[in-house]
Amino acid sequence: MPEVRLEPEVRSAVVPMRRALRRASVVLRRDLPWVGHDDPWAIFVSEVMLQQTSTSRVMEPWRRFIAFYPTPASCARAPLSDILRLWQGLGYPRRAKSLHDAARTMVEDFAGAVPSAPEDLRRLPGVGPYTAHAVASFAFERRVAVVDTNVGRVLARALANRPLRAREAQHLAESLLPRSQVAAFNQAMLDLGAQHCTKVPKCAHCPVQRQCRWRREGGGDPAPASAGVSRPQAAFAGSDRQVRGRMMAVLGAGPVNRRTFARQLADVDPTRRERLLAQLVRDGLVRVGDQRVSLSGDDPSRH
DNA sequence: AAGACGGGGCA
DNA sequence: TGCCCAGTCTT
Repeated sequence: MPEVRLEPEVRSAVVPMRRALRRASVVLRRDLPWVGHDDPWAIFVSEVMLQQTSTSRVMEPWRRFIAFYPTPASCARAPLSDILRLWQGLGYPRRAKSLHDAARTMVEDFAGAVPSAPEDLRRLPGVGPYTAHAVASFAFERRVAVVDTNVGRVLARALANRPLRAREAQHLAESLLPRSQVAAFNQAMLDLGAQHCTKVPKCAHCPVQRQCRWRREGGGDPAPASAGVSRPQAAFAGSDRQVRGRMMAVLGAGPVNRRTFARQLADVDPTRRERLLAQLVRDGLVRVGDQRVSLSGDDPSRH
């Protein structure tokens, strides 16, 4: 681990913020169904669903998913098409395939259990630095810091009052961790970012505003340029992403003839249609036969 | 480092 | 309309 040097002003902000956050963790706590859940698989599923998808949108699909697939093994033996149908409405269906593949790895390499070591988690498909630490912390009480866009804003504003580089953000988050009850602490950081230290900050009722350097010292918002903070996305209307989404919705109804498929997307330029369909095939989400188009795992001859 | 990748909700 | 959201992977 390369050495990270943070200026004294940042280091001296750490202890007061840790104390304030621990004090505020109860009032910050949101009533989310996966918080405090004791099943690592349920936590794992929630963290994958929460990648780029807001908590309110994840709630129902998550309940449904863990009811249908309460274990990695039950998920692993289901056809991908069934997983994709449960995924409808969440977006980014490649995550569903990653989850399915991760479940199979758990069955084959981890005796059907979610691994607890961050390094093992990190090797699973669809698991990056955020998810590896989130699962290790929330499901296994590992002492690792969770850094997402919420935490990224808190670190940049309240602790550093300047944009942070990725290694600085991670290091700072680690140095902030208490000795015990790490999961609750990480959760408090997320809750703070989601409810007060939002993109457009809502400082009025923030429980740690007296410990916030940006609030005290002023200046421009350091969050947008800081590591870990989400970057703006390209427009969705008219995008390839939108057409892909439509294609997945069409196939969610079941396998169709290529002609029927084309007719349902008649407003899309044929060249573009073929390109995007080929991409879905390359992603392993869709199968194209001589006559039929279907979700991976569907029986193409079925209606 | 920059792009690609869903889609619902809300100003 | 424009912008956001508990990120990850590819180029």
